[in-house]
Amino acid sequence: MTKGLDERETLEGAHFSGFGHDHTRCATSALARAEALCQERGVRLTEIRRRVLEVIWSGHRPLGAYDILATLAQESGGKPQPPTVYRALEFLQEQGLVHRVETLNAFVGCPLPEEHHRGQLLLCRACGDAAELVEEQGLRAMQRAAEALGFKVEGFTVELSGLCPSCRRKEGA
Amino acid sequence: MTKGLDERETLEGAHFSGFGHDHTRCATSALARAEALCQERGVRLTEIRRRVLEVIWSGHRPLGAYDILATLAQESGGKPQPPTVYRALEFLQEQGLVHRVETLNAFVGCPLPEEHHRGQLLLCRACGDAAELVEEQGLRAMQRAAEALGFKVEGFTVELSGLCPSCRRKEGA
DNA sequence: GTCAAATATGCAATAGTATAACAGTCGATA
DNA sequence: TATCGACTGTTATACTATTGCATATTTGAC
Repeated sequence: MTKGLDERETLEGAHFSGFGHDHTRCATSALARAEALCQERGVRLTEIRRRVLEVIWSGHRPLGAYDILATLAQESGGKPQPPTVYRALEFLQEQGLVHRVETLNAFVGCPLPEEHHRGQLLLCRACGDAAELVEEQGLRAMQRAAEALGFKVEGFTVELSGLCPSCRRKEGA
Repeated sequence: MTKGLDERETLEGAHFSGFGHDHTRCATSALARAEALCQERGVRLTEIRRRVLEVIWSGHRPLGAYDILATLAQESGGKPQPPTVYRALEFLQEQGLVHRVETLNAFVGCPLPEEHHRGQLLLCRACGDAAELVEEQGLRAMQRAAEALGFKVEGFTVELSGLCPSCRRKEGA
């Protein structure tokens, strides 16, 4: 539970890879937590799934399936085909370990896989990095409005594009 | 201005094509308003752009670019190629006459092109119909939360999936 | 341990979505 | 009517994702 809180701080604060961000530590932590989570749930984080997740966590920038494929092809070990990567991504999404970014046809690691959440993605148009926001009030307001029209809400996709803190500084915006 | 209000009612009430919905009238109105709007703005709603918009307004279900293409190919008149359709869609989006549905790779008519708005799409997973919701409070809440992290919000993509009123009834949900 | 069932991966082909590049045409305006 | 800019046609290709089937690996029951 304290872990959840720690992660939430990461999520809200240092998540855009900026000055204070030790990404090696960040990625290592994400991988370790994925291992633990899969263990806990009795699902298998196989070699290929782990490799895909590692590539995704090489940064905070959403990667396309074929970017991932290309990276894996350079590594030693098998050179997987598209279906293999898509199947791995499907598994990782089911486990909440990665999110699909609809506006980019790309995939990004989820920093908070331990908790089910309905997150919003913040996408920097300058550097391409993504961060995740959890803001329930706004979602609830929209859900209420939709239900008031008789629509039963089952899932949310919320993506905000703009400028991350460091790119904002660079652009003087 | 009264027109804006009328449309807002359409938007919020009868927009999912249900019992009380006269779609012929709905589509005709959308086309007429598109004509007027383009006239007003001094941009050209050319033949092909109008045909694409007509196809889109044949219903409230988002259509893929290639669905549109196939429909146009059956009509008399030229049989356009993909770039032609995509260019028409680009124009229609710029004018706010259609929205792209990111989660479906598809396009749907905007019922309220006269006003700039940051809308949310409601997508029925059963019948495929889409409706539009304008709920500013929730958006503002999310924007505030994002800006509090130093992120400058420039654009929103919000899509809610679920069941429209009539499909909800059918499923007993 | 061994076998059957379930799960996961490899592989080839193909479907679906979108854009680049360049040529030609049309329309408004001087 | 000459010209410039906007629009469309056409070909080719890039990018994204899935289907179907064969093979391999793991799991659990016996």
